[in-house]
Amino acid sequence: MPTLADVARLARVSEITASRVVRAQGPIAEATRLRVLSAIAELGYIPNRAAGSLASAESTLMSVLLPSLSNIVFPDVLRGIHTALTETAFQPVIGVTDYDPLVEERILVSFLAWQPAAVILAGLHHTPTARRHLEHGRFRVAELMDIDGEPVDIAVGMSHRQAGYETGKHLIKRGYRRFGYARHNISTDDRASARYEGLCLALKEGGLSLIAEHCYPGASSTKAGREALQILLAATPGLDVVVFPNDDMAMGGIFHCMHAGIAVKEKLGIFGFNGLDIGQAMPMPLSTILSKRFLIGKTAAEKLLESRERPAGKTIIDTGFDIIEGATA
Amino acid sequence: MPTLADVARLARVSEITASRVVRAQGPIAEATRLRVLSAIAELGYIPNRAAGSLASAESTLMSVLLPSLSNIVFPDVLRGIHTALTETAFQPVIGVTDYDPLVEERILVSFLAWQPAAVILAGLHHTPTARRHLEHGRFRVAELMDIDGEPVDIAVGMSHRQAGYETGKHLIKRGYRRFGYARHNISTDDRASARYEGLCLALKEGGLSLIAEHCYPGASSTKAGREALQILLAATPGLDVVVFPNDDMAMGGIFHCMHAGIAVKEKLGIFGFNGLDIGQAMPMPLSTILSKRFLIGKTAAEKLLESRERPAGKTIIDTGFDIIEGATA
DNA sequence: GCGTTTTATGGTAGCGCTGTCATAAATCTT
DNA sequence: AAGATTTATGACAGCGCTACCATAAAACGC
Repeated sequence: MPTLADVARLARVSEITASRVVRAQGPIAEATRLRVLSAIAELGYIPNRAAGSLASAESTLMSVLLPSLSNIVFPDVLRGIHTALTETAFQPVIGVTDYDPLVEERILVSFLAWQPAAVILAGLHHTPTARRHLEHGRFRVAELMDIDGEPVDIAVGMSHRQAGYETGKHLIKRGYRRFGYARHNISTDDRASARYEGLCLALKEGGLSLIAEHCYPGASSTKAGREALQILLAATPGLDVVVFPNDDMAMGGIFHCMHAGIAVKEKLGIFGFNGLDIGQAMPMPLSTILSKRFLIGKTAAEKLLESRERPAGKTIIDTGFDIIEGATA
Repeated sequence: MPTLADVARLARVSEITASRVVRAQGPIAEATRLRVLSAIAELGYIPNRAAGSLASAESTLMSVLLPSLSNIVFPDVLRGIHTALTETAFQPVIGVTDYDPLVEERILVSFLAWQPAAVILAGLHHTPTARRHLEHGRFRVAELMDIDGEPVDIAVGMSHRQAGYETGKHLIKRGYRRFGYARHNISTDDRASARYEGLCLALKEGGLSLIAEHCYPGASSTKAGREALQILLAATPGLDVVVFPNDDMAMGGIFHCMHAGIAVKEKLGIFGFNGLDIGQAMPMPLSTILSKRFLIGKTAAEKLLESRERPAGKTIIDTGFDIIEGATA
């Protein structure tokens, strides 16, 4: 493998000059630049980033820790991040935490070994050790999805509590009174919990409360939603609306209604969260809340690139959410 | 930041001994090991992987180049890869090529700067430059999804040509005769093209051919499928089955039928590809082919970890596919 | 009990690059 | 035209770790 020294020799310049050409840094005479560039091309030189990172004590890697890849939500965020990083020198290294803060901590530490330029993670809740690393590290930090709390550096997302609250207000305004809720078993999905709390608060303010709940004993999925709704309705007849923690489960709910001949919206309202494309492409578009996942990822990565140094103050960016009225509630 | 030298000093051993403890490599007396470990804990030492990679000329990074993150297919593959890498020291660095071989080449080169232990990419078709890098590099290479061709090192996937062929045979056996096909505009989706060819071959062998095609002028999506089917049926009445390049579009097709009051299966068969969960959770499960995306990712990563050195022979692993009869064709 | 193997540890050099400081050449002031 | 500034380049050290080789101590064989 050719090294920078080989390039420098061929171009008849010093290593450091060749290095400057590679990094497009510092003043370089155009003729010299061209000579170095042609030497690079001739040798097929590829810079060694490990050496570069070691020498400069900083890398072009950006650590991305996501809770899951099982539904499209986090890939959407990742897509946003990747979009912002295209055309920059930064590269995302990804880890999946399975919604487990201890796994998050373990992966974070292993990522720090690369001296990343920035760390992106989901949520504001981390282990004390992880939080300590994040606070004391010489890198930027973005905490995504959630803004209900105090970030280490930057938070980009929306208030899930408020989304839950608005959901409740919206459904009450639409005339629904007998609320059910179908959850899944990921108790560490803080954001789903925050939406749940917001929903309960809105109901309480309206003199109502959830009259039925069912927790599906497994991860979130369309099938989970379908089965959960079936059980919920069997146990508590007379519900007029069921709120789901996300669109996947809500679509399962709709599928159950289609199967069981229940008139969605008239007889039973169905409300989700996320605003996935597929729910909106249905003949009866899902009533839900649009979370701006791509935007969250993109905005976060862009913000992180603005400055290498962590500024004094913390930044909170609210990407907001939209209620999609849809046709199911 | 504490370095290995600090750890060594505190544990009263040489740097190299401390290094061996960190890497769990070579014979170390238990007492020494414990002393080093406690020094590491006390100092909060985090190894510097850039230095390690530079010294050993190999990294724990695995480059993963995916065509897209826009539907769940590649995240599923990534999830499989990640699952195989959990509990190992390897970390995936990801890049998205947008189905563009030139973008793939550019990202590949930037990834090679990290001296990755392995490179994972999709498909067997790359630019000549990319192919040269892959062939001459000192790393393992896995080419995923497709096995209709000659891999550089390992290929893991299925024969898309055969999947298309089986689709045709299956639908002919079911009595369908008047075939339509709805495509999307990503002409570089080699695998969709291979399935298309296989389908045409099966039709030809049955004395049939596609009597209608429509290309949606945009990327694949549920909405694309819905609109494509509408146009297809308007232009060519009398179709009795429409094959879609994937489940997302096929579900759009079903949604169009629901909306237009067309009896799916009896009046019009709908066939997809991928076997996504959501299609199977519908009241009328989608007839499709199950591609084993998670398995492909997991198998590939596991195979790559078996040996650092590229073996003499090439490995092709056929993960196969299942026809899901479903209720829509 | 003396050579032989195994186990445990260390010294040294160097991986390929970039930061720092120095210097030379070109350009600008007045 | 002499000094001040800007532009362009280089020498050198060292980032933190591991490969390589050497060595010492313990265990083994007959």
